[in-house]
Parts: sequence; structure tokens; C-alpha cells
Amino acid sequence: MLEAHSPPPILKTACSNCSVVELCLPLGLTGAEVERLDTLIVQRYKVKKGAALYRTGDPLRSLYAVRIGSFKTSVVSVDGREQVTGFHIPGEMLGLDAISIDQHACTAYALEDSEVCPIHFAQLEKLAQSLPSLQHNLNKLLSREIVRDHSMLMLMGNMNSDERLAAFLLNLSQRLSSRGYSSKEFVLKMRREEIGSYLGLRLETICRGIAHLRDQGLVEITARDVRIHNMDGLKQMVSGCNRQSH
Amino acid sequence: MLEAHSPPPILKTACSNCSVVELCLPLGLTGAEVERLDTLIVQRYKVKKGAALYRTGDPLRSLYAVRIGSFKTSVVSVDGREQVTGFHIPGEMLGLDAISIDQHACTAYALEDSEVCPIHFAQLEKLAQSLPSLQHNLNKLLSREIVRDHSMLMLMGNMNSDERLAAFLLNLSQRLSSRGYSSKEFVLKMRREEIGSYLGLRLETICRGIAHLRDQGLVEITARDVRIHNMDGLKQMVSGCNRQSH
DNA sequence: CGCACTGTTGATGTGCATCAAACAGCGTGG
DNA sequence: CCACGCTGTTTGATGCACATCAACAGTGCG
Repeated sequence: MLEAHSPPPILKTACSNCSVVELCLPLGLTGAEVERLDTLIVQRYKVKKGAALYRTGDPLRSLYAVRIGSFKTSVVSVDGREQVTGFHIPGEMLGLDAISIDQHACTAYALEDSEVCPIHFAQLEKLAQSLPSLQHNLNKLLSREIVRDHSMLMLMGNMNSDERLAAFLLNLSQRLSSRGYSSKEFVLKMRREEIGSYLGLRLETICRGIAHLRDQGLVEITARDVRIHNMDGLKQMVSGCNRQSH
Repeated sequence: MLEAHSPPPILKTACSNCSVVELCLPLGLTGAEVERLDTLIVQRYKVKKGAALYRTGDPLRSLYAVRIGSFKTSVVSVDGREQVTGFHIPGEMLGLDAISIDQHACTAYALEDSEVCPIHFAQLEKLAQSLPSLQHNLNKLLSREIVRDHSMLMLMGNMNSDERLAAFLLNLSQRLSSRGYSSKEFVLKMRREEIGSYLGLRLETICRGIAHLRDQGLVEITARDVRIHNMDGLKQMVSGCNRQSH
């Protein structure tokens, strides 16, 4: 199920010295509280590019905080069609959908060589009983995912292809920027087909959308390298938010 | 913001004598535990048809369990377009998306004269500290909403109009059936336009879809009355799950 | 009775899927 | 080193599913 490479000399596996701590589960906890959370994370996992961290149906053992790299999560219909439900970058949590029935409801693939912090869920729930702010953070994390999904439904229901692509780029830009990366230059770790699945479009439509945004001088995308030239223009495009035409 | 009709002679407002308790937050709690939860629900609200229980931006005070009636939740884009994000029947919880930023992220409208149990959220979190199974239920409730949204994304990304409609009817049928209502005959409380928004389609397409299902002998829908004639046929339709054609 | 609202059905247009072909990058092996 | 295959990306041509526009029927209500 998952690549259990034990990284031989284990890095001090602690939230307290993690670069994404301020975006993750321990947000707002005191030093002493974070140390108690640390005890749940016995060892980080490395996941090789293309490998699955967990698969649909796997029992829920841990939630996973992305530390390095990136992931896609996807569900597959009975007839084998894939729907990408999200992309995840450092500081973001994986596995939240498994809590509902103690089984993972999607599969998480590493888009590049990556590293995660497994957080044993039963222990997390136990610890959260004595740490109200930890419980509150978990509640918020879950709720935030719901809000995110609702805005994806808005996108799928009401935006045309170019607007979807613009919204996708803007969203990624903002999340990267909040992690200290450039908001204007970044690399897409996923294929066109995966972007298409995520946005409810075909890969060819993604290519054409990229060409349209390029022709309007908004962004320049060569292969997987993105350079945003006109952030406000992109934002305006999304706020148009029209169905099909116009 | 909400219709604060104090129902003059207050019904004994308790989970313990509620008809949907086995579907709601207290699921699996002991009698004594349910009684403690009862103390949070000081008074039920009635919400008139068409009125909003809460609106986008309202501060999160309570979550709401639907007791009687039904609701739709929707978000509105900057340019005023509505996306229905869900329909809610008795036993289902409203307001989960508000936890993320302590503000409601959508608006909840009553589709008919309805009644809800407000559950003061701050008190709920406090109580959940001493009732692990209550906390666990809340976690599951949140996670279940995420799973539901992901299957909606699959629907929006991969199903054609007739399949979406079939999936919608089947889903509603199952939820009603688990509440003791008939799975084969029920009434749609929402308009065609609202179904369309929910499924990412126009109202005319919903009408045509209804006609197609009728022509195949699967269901009969006159105005808002639904009669399912061939449940397996409907299921088969959804499992086809093809994009656009076929 | 008249008006507003909701639902149905037909005619037409279009945005995106589909099919197709060519190109770029990249690792492998001769 | 280049030839080769493989994967991913780009661009063009065509068709279709659904949006759009429009007309009309059914229903409820002041």
C-alpha cells in the first residue's frame, strides 16, 4: 500500500522544527502542546513519484500532512473513469475523507518524490480530548475542505473552460505564495490530463485554454513552467464567472 | 437573518424523543450522554418556506439539525450566479462549512415550512471534550460531507445529463428510505431550476432528462411527484457513468 | 378573471469533446 | 553518438450534448 522506506538516519521528526508548522494541524498551539502532538508522529514516510500513499478502501490508520513534494487525490467510478478531487502541497492534510467510514475514500498519488508526516488518527482523537485547540484545528481543517469542495462545485457548475483554468492557476498561486514560494512563477507537478480531470475538462481543452490565456498576455506556460504576467487580469476573468459563453 | 418564531408552547425539545435521532449527531451515544446533548438545544426554530435559516457571512452561532421539512444550501458568485451545493432532509446537519472561518459560507433556504434544532457550536465543542463519542460523531459528520462532495465532483466531471438526473433521484430515494419514507414514491420539494443548479445543468435539460427516463420506463414524474418504476434500471444508468455520449 | 410562477417541449446555436496528426523531451540501448 | 520508442503536449477538423431562445400549458393566488 505505501512505500515504507524507513529513512535510515531519521531526521528529528517533530512539528516544532517543521517548516510548514504554521499551516498545518498544530497551528496556534503552545510549545508544550506541539510537543505532545509530536509524540504521535513516530516516523515520516517518503513516497516515490507515482506511488500511492494510500488507496481507496484502505483502513484509516493515519492522516498525513504533506511535508515535502505534492500529491493528487482521485476517485474512480465503477467503469474505471478517474476524477481528480484535489492537489495537495506542503502543509496540507491528506486522508480527511477516510474518517467518515474508517476507510480511505480516494487514492493519493505522489506527483513527485515526496515526504509526509503520518498522524495516527485514533491517537489524534484521544489527544484532542485533552487539547481543545487541537480539536478545534481539526474541526476547522475538515470544514475548510468542505468549503473548498463547494467552490469547486461552483466552478464545475458555472464556469467555462478558460475561467476554470484561470481559477485553478490563481488558487495554486495563492497557496504557494502562502508557503513562501513565488506567486508568479511556479511549476505544475501534474499532467494536463490531471488538470483536466480536476476541472471537468479534457486535456486538449486545457491546452487550448493555456493558449487563450497566453494570447491575452495573462500568463506564459511552457511545458510545466508557469509565469503569471497579469494577476489582476486573471482575477477579473474568474469573477466574470459566466456559463459557457460571454 | 433567521425567522425567530418562538413556537409558543414549546414542544419538549429533546434529542431523546426525536424521530431522527438515529441519523443525527447523537448516534451511538448512551441515554445519559444524549441528555447532556439535550441541554445544548434550548429551543427549536421554525423556518417558513422560502426563508433563510442563515446567510453567507453570518457569524457561526449554531449548527442546525433538520427536524422537519427540507432545505437547500447555495453559494452565489460575485456576478450573482447561484450554485446549489446541497439539499437537506430530516436528520441531516446544516452549517458545517461555517466552522472553517466562524462564518457561514453559504445560505440555507427552507424549501417548505420546516423545523430545525439549533446546536450552539461553542458549547458543542466544549461538551465534545468530555464525550469522546460525540466528538467522534462530529468528525464523521464532517468527513461524510467531504465524501459526498467528492462524489458530486465525480458527477459533475464525468456524467452526462441523464446520468446526473438518475444519480440525483437514486440518492434522494436512498436517503428518504433510510428515514422510513418510501424509496419509490416521494415528492420533490425543489424547483427544476434548483435541481439544475445542483447538477450543473439548465432547467430545460432537467425536463428533457425527466422525459428520457419516462420514455425508458424507469420513472414517472408528474410535476413534483416521483414514482420510481425500475430501481435497478436507474442504478445501471448511473454505473454507466460515461462522459457526454454513449 | 388576470397575473405570476413553474414546468414542458421545439428550434437553433455553440463550447467543448472527440478524433487525428505532428512535435518535443527523455531515457534506453545498440 | 544517434536511433528508437514512449510519454506528454500542442494544434487542427469535425460532431454532438447541452445551452439558449422561444412559445405555450398548467397551477395557484390576490
